[in-house]
Amino acid sequence: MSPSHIHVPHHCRTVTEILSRVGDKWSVQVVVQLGNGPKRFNELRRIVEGISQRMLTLTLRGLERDGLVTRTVYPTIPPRVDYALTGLGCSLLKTVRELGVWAIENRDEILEARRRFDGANLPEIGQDERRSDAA
Amino acid sequence: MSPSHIHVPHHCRTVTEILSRVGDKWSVQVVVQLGNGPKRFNELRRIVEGISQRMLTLTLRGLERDGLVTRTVYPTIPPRVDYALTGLGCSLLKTVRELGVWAIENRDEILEARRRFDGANLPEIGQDERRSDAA
DNA sequence: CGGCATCCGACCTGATACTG
DNA sequence: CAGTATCAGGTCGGATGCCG
Repeated sequence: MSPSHIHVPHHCRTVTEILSRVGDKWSVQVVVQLGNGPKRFNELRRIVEGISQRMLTLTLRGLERDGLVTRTVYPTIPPRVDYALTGLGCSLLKTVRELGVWAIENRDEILEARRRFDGANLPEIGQDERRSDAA
Repeated sequence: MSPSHIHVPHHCRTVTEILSRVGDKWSVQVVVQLGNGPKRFNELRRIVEGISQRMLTLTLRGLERDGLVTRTVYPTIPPRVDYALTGLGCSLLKTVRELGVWAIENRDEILEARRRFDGANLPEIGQDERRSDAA
């Protein structure tokens, strides 16, 4: 097996593709929640809260498509649909958590770097150009 | 440090924010390339190739802002600017590589899941509204 | 309750042209 | 070489309304 430090263009696309899913605004949050056990649609909607019905649907579809999540329909009335992580989803969750730990551990350093950068580069611009800052 | 399996809303935002950067189409690729050593602007442009000049600029700015990359200007003629990973950038690279490994290892499973899903859900598209929508 | 379709605005991106 | 400014197009995401 090839070591991870050599650059393989073929793999590059694969990785980028997966990273897109991970970087997706909601996918990871949903996966994390499902890590605590299966959830129903509106249950997820409440927990993630901030996600719209549309986005939750699309996100779940995407995750299901990639084999990360299973969708179980109970043809009752009212209908009930459970979503749960697959083995693949679980393994992704584990890996992503590493990244989460990294993020939390380095949060302060990043925030400080940001403050420093903003202060040094745009000290006299009244307009706010921040894109990724949470309000 | 709190275990990663308890959900802390505060951390949630932090993680999401970082994940956005990681999921960013170019950030990771640039970081990976810089992992092989400092690079000049157009050097990066050539290696990543596919990235536009604008996006490379924006990506590098973002990475610099987050303290992941350093930018060194040599006031020569013609100008020369080197970009390099910081310690923070290196540690991120290490963590992201884990994800890369995961992606490569599970690529086949994901692709197959996708094929299965697509085959099961959209077996007969294409004959819908063939009204030559060449707007 | 769970889900899809539509509309529509905000944002992201790439191409182009210009500067130091 | 490195970078900024501008503009047009595409995508993303939310709000709304309807269906099973």
